[in-house]
Amino acid sequence: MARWFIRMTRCPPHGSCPASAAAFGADPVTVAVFPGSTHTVVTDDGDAARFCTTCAFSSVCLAEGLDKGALRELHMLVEHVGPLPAGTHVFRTGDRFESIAAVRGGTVKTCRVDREGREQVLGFHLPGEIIGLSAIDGERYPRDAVALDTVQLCRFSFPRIAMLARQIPGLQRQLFRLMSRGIGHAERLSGDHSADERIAAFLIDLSKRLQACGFSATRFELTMPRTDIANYLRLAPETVSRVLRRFQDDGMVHVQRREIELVDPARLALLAEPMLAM
Amino acid sequence: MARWFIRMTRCPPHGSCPASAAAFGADPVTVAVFPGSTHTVVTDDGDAARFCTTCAFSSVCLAEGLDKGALRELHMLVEHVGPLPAGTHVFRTGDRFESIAAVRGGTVKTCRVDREGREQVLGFHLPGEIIGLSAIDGERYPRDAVALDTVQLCRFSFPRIAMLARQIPGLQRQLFRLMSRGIGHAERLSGDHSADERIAAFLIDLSKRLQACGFSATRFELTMPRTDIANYLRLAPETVSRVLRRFQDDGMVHVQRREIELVDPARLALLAEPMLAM
DNA sequence: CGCTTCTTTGACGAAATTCAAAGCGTGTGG
DNA sequence: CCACACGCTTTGAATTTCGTCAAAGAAGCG
Repeated sequence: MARWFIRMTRCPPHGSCPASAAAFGADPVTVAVFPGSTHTVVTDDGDAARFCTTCAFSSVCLAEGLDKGALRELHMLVEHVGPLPAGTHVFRTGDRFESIAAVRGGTVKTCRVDREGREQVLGFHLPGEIIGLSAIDGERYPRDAVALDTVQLCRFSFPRIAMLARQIPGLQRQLFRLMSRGIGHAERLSGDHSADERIAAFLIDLSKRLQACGFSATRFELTMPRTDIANYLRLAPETVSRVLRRFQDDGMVHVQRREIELVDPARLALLAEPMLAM
Repeated sequence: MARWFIRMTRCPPHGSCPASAAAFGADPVTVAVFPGSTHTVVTDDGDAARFCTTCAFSSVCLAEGLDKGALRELHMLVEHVGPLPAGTHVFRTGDRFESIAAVRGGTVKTCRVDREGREQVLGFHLPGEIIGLSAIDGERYPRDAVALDTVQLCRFSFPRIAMLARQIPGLQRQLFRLMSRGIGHAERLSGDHSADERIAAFLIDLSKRLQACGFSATRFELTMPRTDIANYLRLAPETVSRVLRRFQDDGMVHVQRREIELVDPARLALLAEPMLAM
């Protein structure tokens, strides 16, 4: 079969990312990126316009007719971070909170680990989405953020963007909106729904978000392992496998390892409806 | 037995609340309070100082040394609403979003109803806590807010408080914090935890929050029916009954209908730990 | 090519839901 | 003041869904 699946990152596989090897030493998995001084800040931005139109801050960053000085300040604020290879920690639970970031490319997983070592996946963040908002209440990040594949970020100092938000009403509104949205998203997951509903909702939600940042809505690659999907949906990995299998037998999807095609998105959406409508 | 249980509201039972009967006509359950013109604004505030010290905005409202003009404006912004009798809708899903509010007295339940009519309880809000934050993203409230007992509110126009937040950095920070906290709270509920853990966590959390607003941490009255507790925790009402029964047999709590005493809070907290620690 | 990691599949078991019904309190009306 | 009805809560028994355990299969990587 030809490789017609579209990767969820615009960056080539991380082996070929020039900065990764140099920046993250022998054990890239353990390198913290945000607060430390070891991160890579890339000033060159070959695809800024195209990325920025899909970013959560696009309405602000690209706004015309606003106070030019403030707008320039916002652009000065952005630090381009990455590419970060898969497995890199963007930040860790307990790290001092300083910045939020927009995902520019790749997928970031946020999760918590309790003291018994059990991991709890809280979200997957695609290009254009913001990470770090839940850290604002408290001095430190309340969870881990890990790159699932090769990731690029736009980092914003939070104190500085908050100060700027006092000058740019649109920016303040956007920050409020993003956080408000975060509450809604977390609540959705907390509903009591069947495994079928959860998995259908996961696929439909992913599909919509991928479409929103310019990828195919029906054919994509899952950048996360089954264990992470299962953990995020509060199911066993085996259950995810079995349900996907059944969805395929019923002609709704076509799955092969991490490559997935939504064959009958309408029927999937119908299944997902009780979860997504809420 | 003497009535040693402390009610969760400072307001007398709603039959004796002077404004309720007049303001909410024959069927108080269906009266929307927020956007309409039928609400009761009480200018008299016999216990302002005592309430305000426990409110989520206390650090802002009571702040000294801030810009006096802005502070006065914030106080001008507050509208006292209520008392609202049990069952009153504070706002409804789809109502135009205009205001957030701090609960002054009583308990407010927030919930959603899907198109099949199934209700999903999303939270219980005690005195000092803020409702309406999840409505900021979108023009309309995404859910219902219902008074569980006699409720009094401090209402703030959101556009105006957001504007004020641009002048009072502490207010903006507080708003950011509250919303950030909301994300964390919703995520806690989404973890996969046993019925025992959920119920223990619910009791401990309630106990802490009641203590935070000046009530007893070990003896209180549940202002919501079992069905609401169960729904909130994503359990069947029967499961809640059974687990509470078992907790009582194990000597951790003493339950009688809606009156509850935490006999062994330490052991309860231990049970709740996996849920609350995250 | 052989290792590791991830995924899939089957059999079994446990936790919680569902269904059914009885108990308890409160408020209403006689 | 008592009887009754309604809603909420509790209890028991059967059922179901999903998780756990065990092991085999597939893909990627050195």
